[in-house]
Amino acid sequence: MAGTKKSKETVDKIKVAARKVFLEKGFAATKTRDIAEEAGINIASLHYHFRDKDSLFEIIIKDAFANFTKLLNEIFSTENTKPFKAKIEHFVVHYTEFLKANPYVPTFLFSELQRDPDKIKGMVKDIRINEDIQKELKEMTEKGMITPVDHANFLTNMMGLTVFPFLARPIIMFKTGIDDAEFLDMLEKRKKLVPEIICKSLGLE
Amino acid sequence: MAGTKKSKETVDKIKVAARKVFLEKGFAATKTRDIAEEAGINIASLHYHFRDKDSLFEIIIKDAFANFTKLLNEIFSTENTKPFKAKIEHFVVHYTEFLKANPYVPTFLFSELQRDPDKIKGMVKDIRINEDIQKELKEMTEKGMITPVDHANFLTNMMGLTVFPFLARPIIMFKTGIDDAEFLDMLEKRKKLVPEIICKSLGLE
DNA sequence: ATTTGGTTTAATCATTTGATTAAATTAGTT
DNA sequence: AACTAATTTAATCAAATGATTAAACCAAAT
Repeated sequence: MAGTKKSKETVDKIKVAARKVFLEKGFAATKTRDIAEEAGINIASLHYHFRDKDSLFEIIIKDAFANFTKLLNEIFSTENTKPFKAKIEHFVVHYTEFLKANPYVPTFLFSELQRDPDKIKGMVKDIRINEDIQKELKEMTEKGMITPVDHANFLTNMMGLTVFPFLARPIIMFKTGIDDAEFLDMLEKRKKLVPEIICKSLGLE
Repeated sequence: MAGTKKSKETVDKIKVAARKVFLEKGFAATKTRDIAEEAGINIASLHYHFRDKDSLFEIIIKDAFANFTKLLNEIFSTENTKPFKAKIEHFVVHYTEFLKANPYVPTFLFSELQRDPDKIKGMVKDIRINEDIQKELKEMTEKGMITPVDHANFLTNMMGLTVFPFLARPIIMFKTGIDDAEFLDMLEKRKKLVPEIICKSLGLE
C-alpha cells in the first residue's frame, strides 16, 4: 500500500503528542488543536487516524494505566524468590523512578477515574498481583514471621507512601522551601525509608 | 438597599452549586451552565454576582484548600499538650471523617494545583504546622524518645497513609471486591492502624 | 507517464460555551 | 401609588472547539 510508512509516523507523532497533552491537562482541558499543534500535524489528520477525541483518549489512558501497573505483577510474582523486604525495595525503587519519569500519571489517572469510575473495570483486570501477595503474606503470618495484615492495607500503605510525595510535590516543596534537587534527594532517601516503615509495620526482621 | 436579602440567597446557592460541580468535574469540564442549572438560577445572574468563571473558581478552590488545611494547625499546635501519638490519632480520625464527607477534595486539589502550581503560594501560607511539628520532633529526638525524622517525611507519611485510600478508592474496591460498607470499615480500622505504623516508624512507645 | 489508493491539508460547519445586553421584576423608600 | 436601585431573566453575541468536506499531495504499481 502507498504512504503506509509515512502514516505510521504520523500515528506515532499523534500518540506521543496526545499522551503529553492529555497527561498534563486532562481530558476536558485538552483541545484537539493542542494535540495537533504539539504533533505538528493537521487537525483533520488526527481525525483521519483516530475517529474522535474520545477514542484517542481511550487509547492513551489505557496505555498509561497499563504502564503504571505493569511492574506490579513482575515484582510480587510468586515466581520471584527474593526476600519479601527486597521485593518491597524493588517496588519502591522502580515506582519512584517511573514516577520521576512520568510525574503526571498519578494525578491524571486518579482524576480521570473519578470522572468515570466505570472505566476502571476494563483496565484493572490485568493486575494479578493480589493473589500472589495475599498468599505470601498468609504464609509469612503462619510462619510467625509477621503480624497479620490483609493485602488491601499492605498495598495501600506501600503504594501510598511511594506515590503520595509526587501528588503533593508542589505543596511539600513550597512549605519546606526545598528546591528540585533537594526534592529528588528526599525521594532517593525514601527508597530506603519506605521499605523500612512497611517492614516495621509488619514486625519483619 | 433593595433586594439585598434575596441576592444573598442567590450568592449562596451559586457558591454551593459551584463547589459541587467544580469539585466533581474540575475547572475545565465544568460549564457555567452546569452551575447555573445546579443552582436553579440564570447564567447572567451568575455573572452579575461573580465577575466570571475564573473568579468564582478562585473562591471555591481557596475555600476548599482552607477547609482541608484548617484542622492541621489546631491538631499539631504546640499549645496542644496531648501525647504525640494522640495527636497523630486525632489527625487521622479527623481527616478520615473530613474526606468521607468531602471525597472529591484531594483529587480536585492535586489536579488543579498541577495545572497551575503557582496557585499554591496564595493558599498554603496559612499552614503554620511545620514549625510546631519540627519543634516537637526535635525535642522528642533529643530526649531519645524517637528515631530522628525530618518533618517533611513525617507529614508526607502521615498524610499519604490517610489520604491515599480515598484517591485509590475505586481501584481498591474493584480489585479486592469489597463494597461501600466494607470500604468504610477498612477506613475505620485504619484510624488505629495508621497511627501505629507512624509510631512504629518513629520507634515511639 | 499514468493510474490508483492512501494520506495530508486548507477551508468550513455546527455546536458549545463564556459572557453581555437590555428589558422585566422585585423590594424598599418617599 | 410612584419612584429608585438592586436583582433576575430572556435573548443574543463572539469566540472556541470538535468534526467534516473536498481538494491537493504523495508513493507505489502498472
